[in-house]
Amino acid sequence: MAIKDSVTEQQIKEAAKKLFFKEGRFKATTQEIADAAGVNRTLVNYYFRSRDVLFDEVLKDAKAAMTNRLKSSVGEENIPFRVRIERFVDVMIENSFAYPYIDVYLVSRMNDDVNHQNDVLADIKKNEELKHFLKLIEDEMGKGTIEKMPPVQFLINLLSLLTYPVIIQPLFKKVLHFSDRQYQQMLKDRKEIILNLLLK
Amino acid sequence: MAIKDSVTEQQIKEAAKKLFFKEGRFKATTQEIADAAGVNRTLVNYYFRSRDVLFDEVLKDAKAAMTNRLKSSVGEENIPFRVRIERFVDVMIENSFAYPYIDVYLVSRMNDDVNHQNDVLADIKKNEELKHFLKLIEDEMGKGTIEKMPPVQFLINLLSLLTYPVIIQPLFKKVLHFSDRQYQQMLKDRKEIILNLLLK
DNA sequence: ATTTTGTTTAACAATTTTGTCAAACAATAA
DNA sequence: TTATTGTTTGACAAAATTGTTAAACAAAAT
Repeated sequence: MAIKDSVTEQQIKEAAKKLFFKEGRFKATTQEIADAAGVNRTLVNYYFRSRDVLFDEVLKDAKAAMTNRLKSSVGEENIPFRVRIERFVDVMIENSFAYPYIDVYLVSRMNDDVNHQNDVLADIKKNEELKHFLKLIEDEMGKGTIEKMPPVQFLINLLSLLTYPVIIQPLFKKVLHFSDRQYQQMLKDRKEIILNLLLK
Repeated sequence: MAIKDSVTEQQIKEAAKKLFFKEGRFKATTQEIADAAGVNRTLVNYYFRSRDVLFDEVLKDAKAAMTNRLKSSVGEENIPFRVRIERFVDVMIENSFAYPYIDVYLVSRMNDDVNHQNDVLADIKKNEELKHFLKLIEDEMGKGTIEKMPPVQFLINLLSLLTYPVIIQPLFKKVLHFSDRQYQQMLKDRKEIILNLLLK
């Protein structure tokens, strides 16, 4: 088990995470990552054999962090559906401020190389919690609290309304002439709008 | 004025469009594009000075095609709001089957190189029609047909619900164990769901 | 003090990718 | 037929990027 996890290694990871997920610089070279981390380029190879390994480690980290945040807030068993959704929305919004480009990165990376069957998705597939969540949605439809539709569609609606505006941020900011601050405020305002739309 | 637009030039454009927007292979090299078009690689340079020029021309084409489709279906002046939205949804869904990755491509490309202020957005900004559309939305809120909120939020809701499931397709297909066919059907089913959600 | 271990650096090699150029080729016009 | 024009090709050069290696260095252990 790794005891230290050298500070340099962490610096590189952080720099990469920032470039990829926060700034959307998917083409960033090892040199750029090293510069951002303030270290010699070859250290990227020293700590992570190759550029691709760094990619995947950084992605794994971000996903793990996200999963933890979700578990600790939405994971409890006996909370009302509405509260559960509210917490989910909170975590997602919070997360998307930190790493707005993580979904785009994921999708981009999946298609990077058709042959190289990358394990970007490795653990996601065996998602027991997903099934549970879908079941909760179905139950709630039975109660009549939310519109009847295939539970998957409800989930997709929720994620769409939350994530798309974050992904498309740079585009919309220009088109709508919004400043960073204005856009962020607009995203925050969406919480109530989304809840109203889906739960009312 | 260009009379011919050589068949080879078109083949290259088509191949690039397919790779970028249909398959999401943003890293595709000139060699790969040439292979897909079935032509010699140097022809890419012959017809389009550089790779980047090809990128931007192809993007311009796709945007123009989309704009035309929208104008011809949503552009009329005196049609009921509901019909307008229905048509908009139809065009967007249709378009997203043809080029699912166009939005991701746009955003990726915007962040490709921070310095190089690319004109990917050139014409989008001066969007008179956007303002008009927002005005129509506002009027409709006055009538009480749709929920009151900042018109921009309504637009974002609409685009989110339409576009996100397309963008995230490769991810969701794996997570939900959906086949291509199943996913496409699910996307089609969304039309009614979206209209219900936003207009009811 | 000196081994040993782990970290950092610079130089290098290998690879990949792009772009240029001149020659070959084909189609059409003179 | 012979020019002329436009198209295609292969060879080459240049640039960018990645990954390896050996040597320098620093810290800790013996």
